[in-house]
Amino acid sequence: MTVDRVWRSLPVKSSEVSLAKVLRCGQTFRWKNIDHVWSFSVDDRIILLKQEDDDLQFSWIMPEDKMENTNRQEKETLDFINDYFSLSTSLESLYSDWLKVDEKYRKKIGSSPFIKFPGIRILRQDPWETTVSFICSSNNNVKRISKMVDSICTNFGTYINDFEGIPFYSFPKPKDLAKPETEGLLRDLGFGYRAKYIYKTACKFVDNEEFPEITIEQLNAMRSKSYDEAHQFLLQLDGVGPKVADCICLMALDKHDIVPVDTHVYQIAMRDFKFKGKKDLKTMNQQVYHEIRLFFKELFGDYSGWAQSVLFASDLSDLNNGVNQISTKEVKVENDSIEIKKRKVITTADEKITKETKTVIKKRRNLQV
DNA sequence: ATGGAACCTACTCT
DNA sequence: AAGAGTAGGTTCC
Repeated sequence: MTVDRVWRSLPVKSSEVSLAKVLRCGQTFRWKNIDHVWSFSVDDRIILLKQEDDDLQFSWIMPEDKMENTNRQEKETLDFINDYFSLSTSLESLYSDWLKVDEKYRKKIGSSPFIKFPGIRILRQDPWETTVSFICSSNNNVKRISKMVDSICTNFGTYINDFEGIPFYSFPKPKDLAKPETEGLLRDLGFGYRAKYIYKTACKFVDNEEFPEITIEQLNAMRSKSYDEAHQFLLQLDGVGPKVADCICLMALDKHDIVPVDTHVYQIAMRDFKFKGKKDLKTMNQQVYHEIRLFFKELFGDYSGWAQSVLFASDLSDLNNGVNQISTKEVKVENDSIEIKKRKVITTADEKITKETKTVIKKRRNLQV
């Protein structure tokens, strides 16, 4: 059955949102790209997005039994997109501020990421989904995280509908994951030691005897609390340490100035900026963690977490890497296949030299029919 | 108190 | 072709 899908237009420039980058830079793991249409399930529907030259096109798919009242659905979908992408925040003006900082403090190695990588912004994601997703992220890579999060939905979520022959499920609630068999099932699904963390964290959200203060309402309420309070709240959860807590703060709880510090961010601080760590990376501890975090916070200001995401994305060699990339038709080279600069680190006697080498992203590894 | 292992798995690289 | 190395860390000792 081929339906004529209704697409609506949203006037958003690609300098404000680059879907190909934002949805692939490691903040969200569930968007699928099917023949150049981005798809994602939320609550009771599948959201569809397409990036055109001058705007964003959106559509939505409801469950089979909920096809009426289109006007309301359109408004709800539009509201979601505006909120999820924080479209009321102008990215272009932030970029121009960051560029000034970058030019002043960055060690010059090629053109600025704030020129080279437009349209990268921090999403405003659901706190619960973000929590579970980033519990999965520990000691892990984007490709596997995406597989795991998708697996959580198909095994524990609620079926919504199909799109292009692929079934979409909602992201499960805590009660869906707080069952005794969950941990074993997650282990069978390849979650490794994170299986227990997810199970135990889900349990804390449904157990109002031992953890009366840990509820979804409280988690969501952290959006309007201070960073310190939100950070402390999150540290109570299993599998959530300082870095994961900060990811949740930045990407779900409106803490725009928080820079989650991982090995990668530490490298950027050392290599591209003039951060002098007192200690080696091996001895990363609470103190060093917050030193680096505050270093970036002071550098870029109120939206330092957003700025950092651009630096991080620019540091990745391949943003797509075949994650959730599906083609229902013949294999062809992506039209958004972009030429990027990949830094190669060449180590000499006792000095690191960064050299720019041009790399053309070839056909995606997983882009097979 | 604090640094270092151990922890799961699926890659990639050699 | 096996085996080490690693991927946006956290927990435990």
